[in-house]
Amino acid sequence: MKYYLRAGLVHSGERVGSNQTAYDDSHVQRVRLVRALIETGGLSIAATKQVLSTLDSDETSLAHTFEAAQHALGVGGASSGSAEPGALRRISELATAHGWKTTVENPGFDVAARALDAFSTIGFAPSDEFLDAYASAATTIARADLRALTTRDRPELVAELMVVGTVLGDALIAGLRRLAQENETAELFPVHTTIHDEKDAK
Amino acid sequence: MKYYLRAGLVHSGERVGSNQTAYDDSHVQRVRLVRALIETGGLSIAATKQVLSTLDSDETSLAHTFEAAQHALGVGGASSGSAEPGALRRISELATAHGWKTTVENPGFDVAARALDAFSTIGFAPSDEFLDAYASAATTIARADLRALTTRDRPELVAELMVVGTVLGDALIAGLRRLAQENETAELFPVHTTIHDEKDAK
DNA sequence: CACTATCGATAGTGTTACTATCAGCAGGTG
DNA sequence: CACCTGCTGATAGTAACACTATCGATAGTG
Repeated sequence: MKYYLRAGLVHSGERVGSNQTAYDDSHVQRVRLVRALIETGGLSIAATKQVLSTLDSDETSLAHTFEAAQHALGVGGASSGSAEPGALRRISELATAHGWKTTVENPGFDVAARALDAFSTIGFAPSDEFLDAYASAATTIARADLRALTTRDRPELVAELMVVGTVLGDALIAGLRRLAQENETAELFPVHTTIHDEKDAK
Repeated sequence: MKYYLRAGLVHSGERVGSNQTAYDDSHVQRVRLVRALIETGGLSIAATKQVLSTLDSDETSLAHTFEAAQHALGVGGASSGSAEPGALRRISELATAHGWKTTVENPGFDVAARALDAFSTIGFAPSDEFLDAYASAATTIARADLRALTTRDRPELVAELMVVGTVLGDALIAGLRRLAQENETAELFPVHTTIHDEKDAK
């Protein structure tokens, strides 16, 4: 907690005397936000600081906050360098095919292209149908994200939800994908290890 | 490289003399796989080792490999402990509503429930529509995943693709989601910061 | 006027992912 | 056949990250 204060993730409270500092609800809320980003979103302290700085800025335009938040998040996960041009182009074409209006600075390009690169290096070339399905899913999710944002009850917290939603939504879809995968697997390959109790205990 | 050997991520090559070791294509492939998991997937060494051990096991059933891979991956991102029972129940209901046949051991439950928890702690209660959209998207993705798996040209590499696909697919959907978000934002809030060049340089 | 409690600041700790260094030895070179 | 190169496995060291513990100063409490 004092660590977060020091790191600049939480604004310092109001001094009450030279050794007392007052904290209010905004501090509690902020710490919760920080912990959500770090623990569930898996962000580093540095990335969290970046993200929060956009929240704290007076620029409240939705588009601008989105852009800043994505930049702060984008580079976080991967290492250094950029994705291959070929992969980037393929993602670009995919975006165009889905009618997405995007800017080249969007770190999503790099994140997606890196993933594509990684698929290639291990010898799997994703088909167009595969990528299309992913892109359709992304559209569905993004629409839900924006709907959640615009129907927010407390307008002053929209920026906060946007930032957190970007991070936590990744975790949410990852979890749900795991569940859906299990279901699809079960549907394609009806259980054949159910009756035999090969492993009785572990 | 020697580090990965030491860590047990790569099988040691055939000794040729007491100071020479021969490596072949399988080693190259393995290293590529390891780097894809670590760099793009963001896995830790320990998690990667877990994942690879399932690949190396002789159990080749699709369902079993999926389960093992998901377990190895599931706990990786988040910290310790479990999600709140309420959030877990909500995810459970969501899965039921979407007709998913799943097992409670699926770490996806915990991952999704944690994300839900995090949304709650920052004061945002996801609506049913929001979760439904995410679940639908998850279904779309999972179907594409399984299709890619079953139409694989080299059957002996299905397990590998499954494991890597679980990890890299997360990154792919995260990137595409960012792109789709930007597009949705642009559609909802047509540009109004284009003409004014408020910030000429930085 | 001792005691306690909190403050900001600094130093230390444990983990993770590498990187550098080291001795040992087979094979080629002069 | 001494010598050097280059590779081996093994160990020690490093750098970043996220905390955690401790410290002296100080201010309110009994």
